[in-house]
Amino acid sequence: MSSDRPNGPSRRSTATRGRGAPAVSGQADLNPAQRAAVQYIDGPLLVLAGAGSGKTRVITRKIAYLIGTAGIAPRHIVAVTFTNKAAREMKARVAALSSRGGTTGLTITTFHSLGLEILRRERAAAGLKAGFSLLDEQDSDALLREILRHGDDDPATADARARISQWKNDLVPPAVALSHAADEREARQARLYGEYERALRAYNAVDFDDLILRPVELLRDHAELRERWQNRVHHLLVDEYQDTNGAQYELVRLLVGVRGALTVVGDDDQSIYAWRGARPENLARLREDLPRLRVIKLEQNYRSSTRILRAANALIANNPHLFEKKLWSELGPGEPIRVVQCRDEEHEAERIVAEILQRRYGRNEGFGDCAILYRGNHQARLFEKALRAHDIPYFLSGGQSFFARTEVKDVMAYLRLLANPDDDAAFLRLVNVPRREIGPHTVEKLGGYAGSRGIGLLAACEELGLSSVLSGRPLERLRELAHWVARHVRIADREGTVEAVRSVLRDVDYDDWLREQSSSPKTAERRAENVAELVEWIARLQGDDRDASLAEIVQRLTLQDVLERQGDETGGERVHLMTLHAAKGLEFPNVYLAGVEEELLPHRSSIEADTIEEERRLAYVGITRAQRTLTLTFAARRRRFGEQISCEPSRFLAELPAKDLQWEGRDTPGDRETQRQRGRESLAGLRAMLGDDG
DNA sequence: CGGTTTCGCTTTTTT
DNA sequence: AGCGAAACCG
Repeated sequence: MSSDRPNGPSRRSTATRGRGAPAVSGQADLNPAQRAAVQYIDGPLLVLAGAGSGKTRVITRKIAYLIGTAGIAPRHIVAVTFTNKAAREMKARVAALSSRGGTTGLTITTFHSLGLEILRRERAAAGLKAGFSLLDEQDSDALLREILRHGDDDPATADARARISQWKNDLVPPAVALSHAADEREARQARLYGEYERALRAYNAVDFDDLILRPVELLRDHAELRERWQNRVHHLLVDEYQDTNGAQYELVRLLVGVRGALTVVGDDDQSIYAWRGARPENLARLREDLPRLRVIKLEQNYRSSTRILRAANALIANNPHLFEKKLWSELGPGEPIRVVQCRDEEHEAERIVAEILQRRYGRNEGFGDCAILYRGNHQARLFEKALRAHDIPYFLSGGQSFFARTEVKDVMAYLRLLANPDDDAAFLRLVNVPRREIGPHTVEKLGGYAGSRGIGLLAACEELGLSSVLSGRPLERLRELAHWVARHVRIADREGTVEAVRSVLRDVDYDDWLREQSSSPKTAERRAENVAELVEWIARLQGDDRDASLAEIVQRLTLQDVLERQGDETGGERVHLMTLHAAKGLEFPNVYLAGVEEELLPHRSSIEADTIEEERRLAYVGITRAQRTLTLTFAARRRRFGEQISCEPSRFLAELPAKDLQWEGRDTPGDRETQRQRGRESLAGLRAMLGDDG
């Protein structure tokens, strides 16, 4: 997403983006295509927006136009993005464009948050009880493993979750999946799918995919409900439309209805999520489903120099296209694109980092103007190490999410169980965390009893009949646990979520458990910090919305509605480290694209699966992030799974225009020494500057 | 039942 | 190499 500035070259780094231009009443600062896209509100519109062509700008300006000029009430406008970050950014930019208070009621959210909102409001129709749990991917994984343990034992179901997710994204229910199964393996997966769905319902829980799937079912099957929502949405705007999957397409269609007031913005060349169900052909499908569809192309790029753009165009020309478009720019040729061969992955990291130092102290550019992009998260390690060695501040995005951490999951499980007594998945997680002397045997018995009575595990703990299968100490322990949970539910009701969490943590002495579990005091401390951070977030959420129930808070946390790491505001003067996927929508003056090798980019698995085109788009996304300089690096050898392998430069390098490339570093020792020397000098400079003598 | 060891899998990407 | 889960031992 480029900033909302008048069209033209930008010297500003991403760190200072978002300040935005002052509100403009006319549309004089838009180019003709952009203006047309903003002002066309008479029917469905598809905006094909090339990289850096100002697509977010068009959406935000259009929202302002819909409110200000077309006179549509903000509460009838819904804008949908894929990431919370994009939604946040869009909100901020719309707010900057509109007069104060003029956007009250406006909805700008993600697909998943919108789905959750619908589910919450239509809970009864969806057959969900209050406080229903939202399972993240790990939770559903654990649930599947649990089902497998009890049912048939088949390790062939390893990728069952992915398959189930696919089915859900395609709106295929278990029965249909089973009847269409191609082979026994798939049939097994389909049966597992059925059991999984039954478990979810029994647990009063939904997973991420359900946040789209279930609203679609609701809107499809209940006319009254559908009308109500269609009446609410007078104009729907969808960003990154090429990333929608089958279910999301259907959700959009159902919300828009016959009115057809829809603006979608997308770029088939930036479709990089096919692996998780995205259907770029949804762009083309719109034309069939909405005959009145108008198509507007945004082809002027305001981001990159022409060399960079030429390389991007040349690369992507090797892909088939749904829509033809050619990006152009007026920014001048700029510097050549450099291709740097490195000895190995360490050398690659060193060279890039040395160069960043050179930029910072040789040319006085900011660290924040530099980004290192790569295919897989594991590649970040080396760069982190090199950056740390030189005391360069960096910002790492992606990697293990905050909510994937054990300690955070533990606390979340407690909260889920408090909100939803049927959440057996949560119960199983915390039943012995910390140790309560309730072992697998006891849990097994409890599960059997609960199953036979058709109730949840927690409820079973309190039933008198349980004494028929359990007795003595184990029974005692289960009863204690149930009473303890009930007490905390009361605390949550009376004193709020935050107090309940604090009480839970105090009661179980969670810090002590962490100390006991962690290998070193240091990691224990880190984990305790994470827990503290979570509590802070909960406190903040409750502060924002006094009425928010425990369940709502937990749901929002699971959606990562908040948090999302230190985020943009920490940006500052830091080198940005991220995957190509995470880089989509961002821009940086200087981009280093690392590991441009066969088996890495394109990735090995994509070569095997013959999905090179998506890899090419990924490379395209990487290249088009660059504003002024672009450096592609690859290593001659690299360590994979511990063993050394030799690497070949990526085929994509051969697809770039040779005249725009400048090859470097057929590694001579002198070169290497020079780089090191430069690095040392720059490091000395940095230290002097900071007055740091450590 | 709880702690330790060993094994095996990972590294594609994530709302 | 590094991490989590099963397997094994006390």
